[in-house]
Amino acid sequence: MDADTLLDWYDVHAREMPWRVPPGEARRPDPYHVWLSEVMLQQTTVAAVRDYFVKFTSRWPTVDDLAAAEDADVMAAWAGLGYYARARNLLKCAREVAARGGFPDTEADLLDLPGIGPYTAAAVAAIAFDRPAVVLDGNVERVMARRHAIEEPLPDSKETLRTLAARHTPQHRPGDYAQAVMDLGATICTPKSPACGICPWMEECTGRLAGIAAELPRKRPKKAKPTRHGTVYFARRPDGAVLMETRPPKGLLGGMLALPTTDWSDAPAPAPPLTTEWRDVGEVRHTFTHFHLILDVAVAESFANPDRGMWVERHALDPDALPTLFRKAFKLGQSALGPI
DNA sequence: GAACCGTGGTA
DNA sequence: TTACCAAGGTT
Repeated sequence: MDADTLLDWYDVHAREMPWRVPPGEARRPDPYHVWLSEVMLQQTTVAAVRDYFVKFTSRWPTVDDLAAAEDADVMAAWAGLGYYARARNLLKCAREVAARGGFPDTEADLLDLPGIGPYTAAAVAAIAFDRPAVVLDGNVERVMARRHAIEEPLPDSKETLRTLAARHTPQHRPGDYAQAVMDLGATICTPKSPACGICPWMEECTGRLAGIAAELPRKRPKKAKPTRHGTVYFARRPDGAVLMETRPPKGLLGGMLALPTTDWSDAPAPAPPLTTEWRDVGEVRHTFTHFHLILDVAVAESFANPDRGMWVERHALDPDALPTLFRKAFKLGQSALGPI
């Protein structure tokens, strides 16, 4: 059977990860660890997640600890990892789970929780609770598309791929199987230049036999990214405090600590956040999911009371608590103004 | 279904 | 430098 071939491969080649219980061990992983890692891994690489996972579980060892955390502390700890709605939903979810006394152990109930969609519900059900849920992520889609030579492009082929994934999912060791397919996709059945020569499924892979494995899954072409412009303000008081603001709770970088900026478009620039002499010291470039951004960096030294935002004392200001865009701007502004 | 939502690594 | 890409969810 296909699944057993893959499980045999996984028993030997499973990658080590801080949230994972190696194959062969009888114990179940902590559902809190499984959930936290799966949320962090949404559209994010294992390498990027590893340190954040260790940081979160050290600081908040249980879901009850996380539920009791301050919003701003969690957002600051998540800073740099991206997709900040995940952090907002992480807290909502932790609080719901704490209130109900633990994680639900079925796919359907997990799906009701904030930030848990079809993939994460299936992954937690399978990995934490050993339920034979059908786990379908980008890896599984790619592996199935190649294994069965599905030439129809995504996302149209998604239901076909789901049906195929369900056909492969075993009743035995479904949690290990789910991680095995994803490991296969991450290490052998990679998006570019797949290592078909060492693949445990090479014999039965019709995509490889047809010589089109590397071209699959086909995808519809993506739209070009527009470039937006604006200005970011770095204002510093003589005592070192910096003018900051918390971004609106929804939307891009929602809920995150940030430097004040204009709108990002071709619209006329709104007034600066305080009345003073601004000096242009350069620009920062940053690319988001669906647009490029170029911000002029304006600096000033001032005592003035801001029209918006708040002065944050130097000792209370950690640039690592900012989204990457603002880390860049902060660094440029700080170096332009020089030491206090 | 499609738009929105980050980041860092890689070719 | 640019474009693509990764263990998706929400609206």
